[in-house]
Order: sequence, then C-alpha cells, then structure tokens
Amino acid sequence: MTTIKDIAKAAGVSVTTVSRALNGYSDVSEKTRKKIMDIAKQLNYSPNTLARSLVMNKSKTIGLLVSGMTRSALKDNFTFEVMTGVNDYIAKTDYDVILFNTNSTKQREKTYSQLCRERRVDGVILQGMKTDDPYLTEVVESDIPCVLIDIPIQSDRVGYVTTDNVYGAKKAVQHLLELGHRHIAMMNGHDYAFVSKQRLQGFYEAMAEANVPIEKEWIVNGDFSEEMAEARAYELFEKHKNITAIFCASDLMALGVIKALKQLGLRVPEDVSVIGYDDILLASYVSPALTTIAQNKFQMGYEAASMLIDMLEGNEAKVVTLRTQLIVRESTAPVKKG
Amino acid sequence: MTTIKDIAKAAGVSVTTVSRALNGYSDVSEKTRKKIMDIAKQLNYSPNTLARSLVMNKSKTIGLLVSGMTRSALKDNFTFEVMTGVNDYIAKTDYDVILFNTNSTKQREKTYSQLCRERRVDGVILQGMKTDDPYLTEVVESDIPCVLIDIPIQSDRVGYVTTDNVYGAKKAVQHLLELGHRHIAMMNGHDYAFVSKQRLQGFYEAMAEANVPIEKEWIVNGDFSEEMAEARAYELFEKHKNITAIFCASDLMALGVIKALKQLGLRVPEDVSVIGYDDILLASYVSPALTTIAQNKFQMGYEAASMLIDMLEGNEAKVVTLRTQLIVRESTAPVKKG
DNA sequence: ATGAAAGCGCTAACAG
DNA sequence: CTGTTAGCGCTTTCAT
Repeated sequence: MTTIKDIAKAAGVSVTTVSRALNGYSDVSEKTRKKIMDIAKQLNYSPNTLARSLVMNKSKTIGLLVSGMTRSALKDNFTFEVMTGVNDYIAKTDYDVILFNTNSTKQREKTYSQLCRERRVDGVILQGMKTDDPYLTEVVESDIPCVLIDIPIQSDRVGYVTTDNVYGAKKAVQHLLELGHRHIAMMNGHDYAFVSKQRLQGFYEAMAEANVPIEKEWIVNGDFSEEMAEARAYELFEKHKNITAIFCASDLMALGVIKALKQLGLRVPEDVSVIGYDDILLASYVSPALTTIAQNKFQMGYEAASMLIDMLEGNEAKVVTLRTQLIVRESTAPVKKG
Repeated sequence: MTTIKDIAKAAGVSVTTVSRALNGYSDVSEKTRKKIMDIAKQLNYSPNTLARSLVMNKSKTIGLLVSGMTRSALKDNFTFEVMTGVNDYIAKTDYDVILFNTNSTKQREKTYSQLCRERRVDGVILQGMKTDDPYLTEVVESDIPCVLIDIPIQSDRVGYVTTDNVYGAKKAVQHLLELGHRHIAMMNGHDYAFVSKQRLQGFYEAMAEANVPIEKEWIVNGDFSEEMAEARAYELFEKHKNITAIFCASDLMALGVIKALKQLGLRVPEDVSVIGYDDILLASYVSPALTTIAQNKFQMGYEAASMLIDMLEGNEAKVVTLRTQLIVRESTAPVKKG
C-alpha cells in the first residue's frame, strides 16, 4: 500500500511537500505539485484516513445510533426512511457514516460515550431512543456533538429534529370531531416515548377545545406494537360499546386496532373510525386505506444530518420542527346517526 | 481524553505494561494489572481505535456498499432487510459497519478500492450492484475480502450469497402451468442483473419441460420498477389478448402489472394470473394479495456478514445459496376454460 | 514481569 | 517554496 513516504522518495522531495501538495496547499510550486500528483496517481495512492484522523483529531465520521434496526421494525420502515435521509445528505459531504448497534446486548456493555470515543466519531445522530434510555443522560453529559430525532433535549452541542406532535395529534382528533364523533378513544404508544406524551397532549387539547369530555379508561397503551394494540383494542371495544372513533399514535397500531375491530364484527369506518399516525408505506395499501397524520421521515433524517454537519463546522445546535399533514383516506367517516 | 500514557503515569509503569495489561496479556503481574484496570476505569479510559488500527493494520470495520438506499427503494425494502441481517450478525462481533454510498455522484469519483483503502475497511459486503458496474471488476482485482449479494463471482477472497433464482423462477412458472396456463408472459428486470438472467433461464426451463412454446415478444423488461412495469404491461396486454398469466421478476413489478391490468379492464386472477418474486412486505397487503416466490432477505444479509467475518478470520470464501419458497395467495388462479 | 525504543502514516509548527 | 522535526495513541520487538 502506497504511502506519502513512497511518493516522496519517488519524487525526490520530503513527505511534508507531498502532504501539502496532495492537500492543495498553495505553498507548493506548480511544477512539484504536478510531479507529485502524477506519481501519486501512478502509484495508485490512497490516503490513510486512520493516520490522518489520528493526527488531526477528527475522523470525518459520524455515528448513527438507531435502535430500530430489527426484523420487527421492517414493517413500519420509519427507521429506514430516516436513515435514507441521513445517508442522502451525508453523501454530499466528505463524511462517512458508521452504524452503531444498540439492540445487541454485547454493545450495551459499552456506554454511549465509549462507543463514540472508541471510534472517534465527530458527531452522532440518535434515533429511536426511549426516554428512560441510559444513553440519553450520557448524551447530555458527553461533549460529542449530537442530533436527536424526536427527543426534545437541547444544549450547546445537542440539537434535535422532530415534528409538531402536539399539533399533529390535535389535527387527527379534530378530524374525528368534525366528522361528528364524540366518543373518542386513543391508542397511545408507551410512557417512554416523548412523542407519546406530546400526542396525548394534542388529544387532550383538541377534546378540551371542543368541550368533549375525556374518558380516561379509553386511553390505552399499545406499546407501538401491532399485536399489543390489537389485544388492547379488543378489550377496549368489547367493554365500551359506545366508542365510535379511535386515534392511534402510530399506523402500525392502527392496523392492529382494525384487526381487533374486525374480530369483534365492527366495520371500519362504518361502525368505528380509525385514524393513525406516521403514514407508513402500508397505510395506503391496506383495506380500508388508513387515514393518518403524515410525517416526512426522510426529511427528518436529512435535516438531522444537515444540522449535525453544520454543528461540526462550528455552528450552533438548533431545533427543527417539521410540519405534519392530515391525509384522509378510507378509515374515517362521519359518525352514525342515532 | 485519557490515553494509555496518562494511565502509565498514574500507575507508575510504562505504556507497554499498560497496553499489555489492558489487552489481557499474561505476562503482567496480577497486582499491576488490577492497579492499571482500576486507574483506567477511574480515568474513564476508552481506547483509541484509530491509533490501534493504524499500528495493527486492521480496522475491525467492514464496509457496506449498497446502491439501493434511495427514496424509491423504500417500497421494496429489500435493501433494508439485507442490511438488518448484516447488522444483526455484526452486532455479535467486535466489528463495526461503515456505510458507503454508491448512489451519489460525489462518491462515484472514487473507485471501489479507493473507498475501501481510505477507510481501511477489513472487508466489504456489496449489494444491489449491476453487472456492468465498474466497481465489480475492481472487486475482483482488489485484494480486499468481499462478499457479494446476488452476484455469482468467486475467487479466493470473494464469496457470495444468493438464492436459487433459476429454480425459484421455475417454481413460479410451474405453478402457473399447473393451473393450466399455456399463454404465459414474463416481466423481467433488466439485462444488467444476474438474477434477471437466472430467472429468465428458470422461465425457459419450466416452459421447455412442459413443452409449452415460448413467445419471445411476451418477454419484456420492466427495469425492476413499478412504473416501468406498468407501462410495459399495458402495451403487452393491449397487443396480445390471449396471454392468461404473467411471471414477474419482482413483486414491485407485479404491482405495476396489476395496475396496468386494471386499467385495461382485466381482472386478477380471473382473467390474468400474476405471480411475483421476492415476497416484499406489500405482497400480502395489496388486493389481490400477491402469489410470489419468497426469498429470505434478512438471512441473505446475515449469511453474508457471517461469511465475511469468517473470511477475515482466515477461512475461505464460500458460496451460499438459500432456498426460496412458493407462496400462493390470491393473484393466481386456474386458467379460464374456453 | 517490566521498560525503552521504534514505528504505523500522516500533519503541522518552525526554520530556512 | 521546501525540509526537519515532533508527535497523534497505540502495539511490539528486544532487552533486562
């Protein structure tokens, strides 16, 4: 493997000159530069980024810490859309992405900052972390620039990108209200997700503003899982026959809810309206097609990457809040009269 | 940032001893080892993998070179399933994955081996490469251990994992034949995919064995794209009214074909049977649900990673061929009589 | 059982 | 414009 030393020898100059020529410094004569360039090409030289990173103390590498890269997550490809966005932006820079694994027990033996420091990543993007994840406190304490997805924590070196979950949920519930529904349930995620708290708040706000009473027992947690949501929905609708609509904090859970409803002999949307959240790929393909609140996951990743690179270039950590959009399909309808 | 030098100073020993103690060498007294370990913990030490990699000349990093990490690929999440499999295996090792980008023009300025050598990856997994990709010839020429997905190239340092595409395609066509179809078309991918060639061969073999004549004009290329397949299918079925079944080289194309068929007022499967390939997530959700040949994409990634790590540990490059499975759903039916 | 010294490939003062 | 020198953090002979 060719090194700058080899080039220096071949060109009859010092390694310093080679280094400077290759890195485009101005204080090298055109003649020697050309000579060095030619030899480098001829010798098929590739710089060793490890060596460079070591001395420069930055690796031009960002870490991508995702918890949702599992088999079960393939269905709602939230994680992948975000990753694609990240990848898309990073591809335009001279950074590379290193994939960190958080779902494995092995990796869990390492702390967040160990993970980052060992590989000397310049910055990190975190995605899919629960609010009680020990990594989270570390993120704040560590001094590694970091962008969080859907986690509202900010400091001078940590920013985040999210969507307006409160308003998004509100729009969903308002849609149900406008259809005349008054007996509205909610299938939330779990207590360890910021978005769950926010979407719950949106639910409350919409209901309060419309002066519709809230039944606490009608708010249940489906853990963002299709199966869990199905089970909880079955219990819920079996017990409370008067519910006419349900707002689900994710499309995947909405799918589970619809399954339960079918089991119970209830039709969607004729008997019960169901609205989801996310607008996953499946939403438009299932039958009935899912009415939902769409969030642009690709853009979330893209913005996160953009912000991180910005920070690495010396700019401040920011907060980016993306807009959501109500997409009306077939799973919601006006409430039945009588 | 703590270094072994700091630890050495604090422990009153040399860096050599620290290095040996930390790496579990036997020639360190239990007493000093314990002391060093304690100090390391206390100082919150993390090894610098860059420095280690530099001197050891291996980075414990594998490159993942995927071409399908694009917005449009989200629909058929083949790429992601493979990635998840890779990730799953790698998580159990002490390797990390670095994501290389091939879709960007920027990265394309670098050759394959430049990409790999710069980051000093120990090995690479390639996925989604076309047969005419210049990277491919480089793979063979370069001396970096490499595992290809769905590309049958082998040497002492390059292995591959694939599925039995010939047999898979054969099973698909045989399924149609068993349903009584004799006028069978094929929507293939493009000429730059190995799998296309193989699936075409499977098509030929099945037809030949059943003594059913092949109409060359009934074999068209949909470029693995839903839209393209739709357009080509529209032309095809408009022109040839007697086709009763079509084998598509991917589910996504099957979806496009079904759209075209609907446009033409043809019912699936009553008028035309459609069988896909891949078993993507959508296959079971669309209506009619897609009959298809399933391949285990997760396992492909998993096996690829496993093989690569094996190779890095000194074992030989191999070939792994996974089985496919016919999944009968609703898009195929017996041929209409008369 | 431990340490001194060399070196992985590169960059960066500093000096000329 | 170019070279000398030092050093990034680590591993590894080779002595002792």
